[in-house]
Amino acid sequence: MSEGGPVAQDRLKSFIERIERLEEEKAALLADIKEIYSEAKGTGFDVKTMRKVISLRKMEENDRQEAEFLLDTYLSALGMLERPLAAE
Amino acid sequence: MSEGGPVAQDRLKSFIERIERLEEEKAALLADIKEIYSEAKGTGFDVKTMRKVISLRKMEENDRQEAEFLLDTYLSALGMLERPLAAE
Amino acid sequence: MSEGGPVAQDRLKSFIERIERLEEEKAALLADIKEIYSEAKGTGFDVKTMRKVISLRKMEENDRQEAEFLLDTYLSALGMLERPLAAE
Amino acid sequence: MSEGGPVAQDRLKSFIERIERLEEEKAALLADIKEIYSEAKGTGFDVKTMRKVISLRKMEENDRQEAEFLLDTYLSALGMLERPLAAE
DNA sequence: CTGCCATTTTACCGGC
DNA sequence: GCCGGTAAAATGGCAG
Repeated sequence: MSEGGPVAQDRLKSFIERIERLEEEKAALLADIKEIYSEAKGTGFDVKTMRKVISLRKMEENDRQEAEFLLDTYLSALGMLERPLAAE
Repeated sequence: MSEGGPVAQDRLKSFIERIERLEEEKAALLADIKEIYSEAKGTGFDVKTMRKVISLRKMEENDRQEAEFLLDTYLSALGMLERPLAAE
Repeated sequence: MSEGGPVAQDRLKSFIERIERLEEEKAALLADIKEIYSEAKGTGFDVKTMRKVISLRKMEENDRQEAEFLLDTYLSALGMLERPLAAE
Repeated sequence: MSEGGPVAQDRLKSFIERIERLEEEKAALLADIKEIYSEAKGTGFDVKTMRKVISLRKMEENDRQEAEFLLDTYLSALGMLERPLAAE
């Protein structure tokens, strides 16, 4: 440990500030999203249902990716199963 | 508030103990599950893949229930949409 | 009620897509933040402590904004603010 | 390697189903616990505080068990325990 | 011991 | 204004 003081402090400060900057952007996005829901509601749409729809679409997307990943997993697992299961 | 002391204390104690009892049962179940994974592993199965499979089956089950629920939601929403959207 | 179907559907779709676009950006930000924490960790900082620091700074920021708002409220009440707060 | 397919598949299926059965029981317990918290809340107790209490009691329980174990360890080392601890 | 994953806790948001 | 439910964050545990 050639140095444990000011330099580390500066790095920490840098990390913190970078994160806080991104958190601000995130907060702005959340505000934007909220505004759109509000706008949609004003047009007569049901917010709860919209959230449900978006949630479902997201899940379907996840499932699709999951399926792809699973294929790899199975292929890999099959390779791994040939030997150990032979023990029986 | 006719009484704010011993009686409330007893009720709280009762709630806490009921919860702790259930938590114990939960811990026992977790131990059982862990044991099965361990047993499966000893037989040559890959635990990570097994978890993946179970997770996927659970998601599919969730999706199925979700789909049913969504049908209701949509039917309901359609009933709700007739009027408000007419505003346009 | 000139039309209660396709148009509403299009507007709904538009809302949904706008939200999903923002959600994607949000997810990207979350990933970025996660990466910074990871980087900081690799440099030897304790992530949990960093989160606490950021949380504290955020609370202080909120307090600061509340204090400013309160000040403005008082100044406004005294007619000492150039640009008055929005009428209640 | 008399057989590397169907048998393994059956065993896997058996493991999976046993785990899923236990997971269901676990889910039921979680629901029960949730219900008790809800009931307690309806009686005027603060759920968050209750969770803290339970958490603390659990930690104390762990400490107590550790202390007991340590005591047994010492007693065992001194040959003062009827039923010795399992050999290392 | 490190990283990943599950669980748990916290905060938010719409509804009543 | 509170409540319930839902999504995010954080913590803890577990396998590798």
